[in-house]
Amino acid sequence: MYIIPKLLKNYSPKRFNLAKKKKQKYYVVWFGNPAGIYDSWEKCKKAIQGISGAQYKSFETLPEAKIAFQKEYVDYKGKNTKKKKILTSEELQRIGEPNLYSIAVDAASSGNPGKMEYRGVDTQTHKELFRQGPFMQGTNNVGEFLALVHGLAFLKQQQSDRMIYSDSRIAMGWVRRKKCNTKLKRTSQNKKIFELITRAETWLKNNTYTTKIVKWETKAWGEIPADFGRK
RNA sequence: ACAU
DNA sequence: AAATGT
Ligand SMILES: [Mn+2]
Ligand SMILES: [Mn+2]
Repeated sequence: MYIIPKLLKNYSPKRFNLAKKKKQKYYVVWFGNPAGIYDSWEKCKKAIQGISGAQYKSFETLPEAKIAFQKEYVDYKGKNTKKKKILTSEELQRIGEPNLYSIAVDAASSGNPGKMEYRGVDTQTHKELFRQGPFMQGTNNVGEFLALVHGLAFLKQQQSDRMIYSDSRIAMGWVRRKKCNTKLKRTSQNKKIFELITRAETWLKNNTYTTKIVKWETKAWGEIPADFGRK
């Protein structure tokens, strides 16, 4: 099915009332207790918990799920219901190669929210330049944001004109607007993170920089060099 | 939808 | 499989 680029560009979850609601999914459990079709991950989880070798998969619609339930798990196991987009050689050519005169930053979180950390490396050598955390109850996006601002401050302090790569569109947007728009709830455990956010936003508003912030093209180049390699 |  | 975000 074709999707018009203009509509794609204007895509907004809010317009489809998906902003706050989780997308409805249906979960087929072929081997569980009991097998069946469930309309929430919570219910599905109960049916597979403690079942070694449980067989289950999510579907976007109930009709899809009903058909799948009457078929075999092996017909769906490992099937890319997710579109793992492969770039055409034209796209690869247009993207080109990364500029190695740069640093790369990335964040990782065990759980999201969860135990979050971030670091920056030399894109060329992968040598670690800075690393912070882990911090309790952070989000992936906050980590990517803090990493980017840390990188900006690092390069300014070094008087370096290298550019910075990030794979996070969210963090790049927040830095551009000098505003971390996280929805993360404050807790007693993540005070430090919110202090760092405030400190980062303050840095952005009180400092100038000419550093180019560039999207790391993961599909073309593989994982960003700063990646923690846990996926 | 896209990026994590 | 989940969640974080525009
Ligand atoms: Mn990342
Ligand atoms: Mn990563």
